Amino acid sequence: MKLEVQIKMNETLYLRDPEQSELGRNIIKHSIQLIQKTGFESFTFKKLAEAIGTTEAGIYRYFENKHKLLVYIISWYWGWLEFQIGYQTKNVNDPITKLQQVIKLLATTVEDDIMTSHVDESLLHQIIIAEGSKSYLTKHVSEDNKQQYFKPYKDLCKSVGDIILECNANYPYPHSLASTIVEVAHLQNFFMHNLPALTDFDKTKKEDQIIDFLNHLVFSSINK
Amino acid sequence: MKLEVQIKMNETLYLRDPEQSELGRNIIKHSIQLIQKTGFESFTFKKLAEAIGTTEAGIYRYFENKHKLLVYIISWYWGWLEFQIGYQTKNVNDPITKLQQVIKLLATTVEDDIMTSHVDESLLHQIIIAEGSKSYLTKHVSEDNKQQYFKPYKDLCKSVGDIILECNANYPYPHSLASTIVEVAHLQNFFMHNLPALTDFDKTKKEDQIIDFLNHLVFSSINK
DNA sequence: CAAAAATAATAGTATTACTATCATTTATAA
DNA sequence: TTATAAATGATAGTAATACTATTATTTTTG
Repeated sequence: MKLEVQIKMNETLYLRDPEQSELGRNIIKHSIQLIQKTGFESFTFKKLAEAIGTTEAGIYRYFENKHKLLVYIISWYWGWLEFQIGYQTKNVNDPITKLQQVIKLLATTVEDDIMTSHVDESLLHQIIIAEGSKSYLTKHVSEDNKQQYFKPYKDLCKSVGDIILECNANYPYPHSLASTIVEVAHLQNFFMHNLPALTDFDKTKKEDQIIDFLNHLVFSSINK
Repeated sequence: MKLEVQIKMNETLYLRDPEQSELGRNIIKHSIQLIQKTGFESFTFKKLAEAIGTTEAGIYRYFENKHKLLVYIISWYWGWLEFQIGYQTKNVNDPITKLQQVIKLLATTVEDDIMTSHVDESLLHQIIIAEGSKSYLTKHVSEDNKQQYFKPYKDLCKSVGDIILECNANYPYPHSLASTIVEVAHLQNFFMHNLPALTDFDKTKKEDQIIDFLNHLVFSSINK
């Protein structure tokens, strides 16, 4: 028997559930490939339809527009990552070790998870780095937020914030520090590869340096 | 006599220098208003032309496309901010006080600077918060970087990094901490106003809390 | 097997992101 | 002061994007 992990998604993000059909799963699979390859700005439903071998109208039956599709795959990632964090730290009792694990998971290049056959998490991780903030940097962020589009992201930050409080119940900025860790992990990765003057890292040594930086930042701050 | 501050801009960003004509200055002025009001995605040269009372083709004589115009006004802001920082900290010798001043300038709502009559810095500050990262989160970031489009931003981060090293010459991540301060100042501002679950701040108390958070983060890290 | 649901094929529209042309106004230099 | 160049305005046009609508065909399911 083949196990498949299913991430429960917000139903207002789609018109028809893409997990429930071959075409739907193809939309997810190929949109991840296309967005990663060409960037979100030049990604269109027409190109996606061509890549799948269907028509533009076919895509529109699943997603209202490309922004909702982006929010969908990004939310999916946050849901998956929270599951990963829970799974990989389930026997860790020491909150400091747990927080270090979380930082490592956030900052490390993800490997494709075989439990999710139509999603390539390593491509998705690159989308998070380069396009993640575009999901909320819009004029309609408040309406999107009311529709709970960012719940998986907020839940993840909440979990990280809770671990921070386990480390030091008196730390005054657990939510801000949590969102800072998540964002900075990806931002420094982007800078390291594309605008290296903005980091102290050498891309040949990969993500270890980002992890060291984040650990230094977080733990000096928590243990002050 | 009326003094005007001029920010020297990268000449490859424009086709015709917008500082040198009434129409050019109008393009800058109204694009700042329009982008702030409607967001970068729905901003078009047609709408801009209508706002100014000129034609689309008129705008295209100054800027190749809307992305270069965005990069232009954002670079302008970083250049202006670096000037502000230099000016406001010129007699401050203590690097710790200097760094606190810089954090305050980064995190505080900017007031319109009367030295620059066609630019409203307070609107521009809001554009930096909501659209700033879109200037580099593109597939052509490396070519843009080669053209020096991000020099003002990198220069600013370099200045901040230098002050960090003045505080502690042995701090191992001056560049990363500098870019983190700049980005987090704006990100936490955006979250505070739009996704408050991601912060510990209350928007009625305004930016003071962001300043406190950043000071706590930065100085515990530097003085570890 | 019939009805319903999903998909494919095709067409069409408004808007966006440009480029091109030519007439008119404005600045500048001889 | 005039000629001449430069900048602007007015208009038109194109390819691509972001959709919506219609109808035919295939697939699912009760």
